[in-house]
Amino acid sequence: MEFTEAKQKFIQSWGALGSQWGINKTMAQIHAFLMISPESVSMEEIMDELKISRGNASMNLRALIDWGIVYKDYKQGERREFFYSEKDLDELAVKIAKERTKREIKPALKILKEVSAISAEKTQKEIHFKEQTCKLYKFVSKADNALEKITEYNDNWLGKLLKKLFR
Amino acid sequence: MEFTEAKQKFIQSWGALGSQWGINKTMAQIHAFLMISPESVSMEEIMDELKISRGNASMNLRALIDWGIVYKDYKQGERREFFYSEKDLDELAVKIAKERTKREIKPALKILKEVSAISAEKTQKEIHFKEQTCKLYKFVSKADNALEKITEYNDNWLGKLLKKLFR
DNA sequence: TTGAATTTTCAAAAATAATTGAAAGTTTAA
DNA sequence: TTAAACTTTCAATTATTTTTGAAAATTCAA
Repeated sequence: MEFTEAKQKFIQSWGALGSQWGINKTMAQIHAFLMISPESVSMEEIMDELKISRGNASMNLRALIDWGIVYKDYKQGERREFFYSEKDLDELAVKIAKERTKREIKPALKILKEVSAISAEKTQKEIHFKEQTCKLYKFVSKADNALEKITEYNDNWLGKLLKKLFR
Repeated sequence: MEFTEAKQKFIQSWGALGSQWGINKTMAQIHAFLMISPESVSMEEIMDELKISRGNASMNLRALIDWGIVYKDYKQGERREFFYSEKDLDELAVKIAKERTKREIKPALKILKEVSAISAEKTQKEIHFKEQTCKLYKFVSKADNALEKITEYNDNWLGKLLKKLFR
């Protein structure tokens, strides 16, 4: 395979993968493009490369910045903004994990805490509901703790995790 | 909060959560409903509870069965099929992890292996592309291994993981 | 200040995904 | 067999999400 083809394939596949993960395709593609760009790139260049509109580029770049995985770069004597991505994969994964925790796990815990608090006196259905939601609450809390602990390692967390797992 | 309200809230929230995860809302809601049902339930009952069509119920139940987290139950003297969910959370998480690995991580690894194999001789761009995709390949492989190791524990993997993390 | 360069916003359009419902298919009791 | 009970399929519809593009906003050099 030759460079241009490989680049296309990488960007397209990353976009498709993103969709499966509930991340919009363009956002994932922009991220993929920035990941393989050695220099920071202008919005214009992103629009050209991915054949997307200015509005689309602007909105998805902002989303990536909100996630904390893309940064703005101001170049000497250039009015335009340039963008570059977090390239350290440990750091990238930690940021994504933290953001997803904030957006998904914490709200889920809140709901589970609320609904599992009902007083289940009467029916089998009520008792089972309380049981299951309590279990879920405990399970998700544990998972949340585990994630927090892992991302605390910060430097080379995946390597450290593997070591722990294999001994 | 009272039972019916809590039940609604749980099912609705689980559905919304599912959407964020690239899982269709109805599929997540059916799963939520089955999780809190002490007995296996008929398609009819699911349609009633969630106010969805027969086709929708049928298709999403099949998807849940394909994921290996919902089972069919054949009751003595009943022609209809009944459904129940995997209620053991360790088991549930392992099945989801394995399925997502198969559907997402493995294909990603395949792509990364392919595109990182280009011979990057000339430009800075090519060299950086190869570097980044190789790093990604290694990283995702490691993560895949870690997941596999963890899910191998099978019984109480989350508890075991936490112990390892905290010592 | 002004105005050209650049980015952001957002209503409308386009694309994608989910849902319905009725017809076709399957199963089983009689 | 038959036919009633039940499930699946899928084309058409509906809902949701994404994308566009032009107007509004912002920034900054002159």
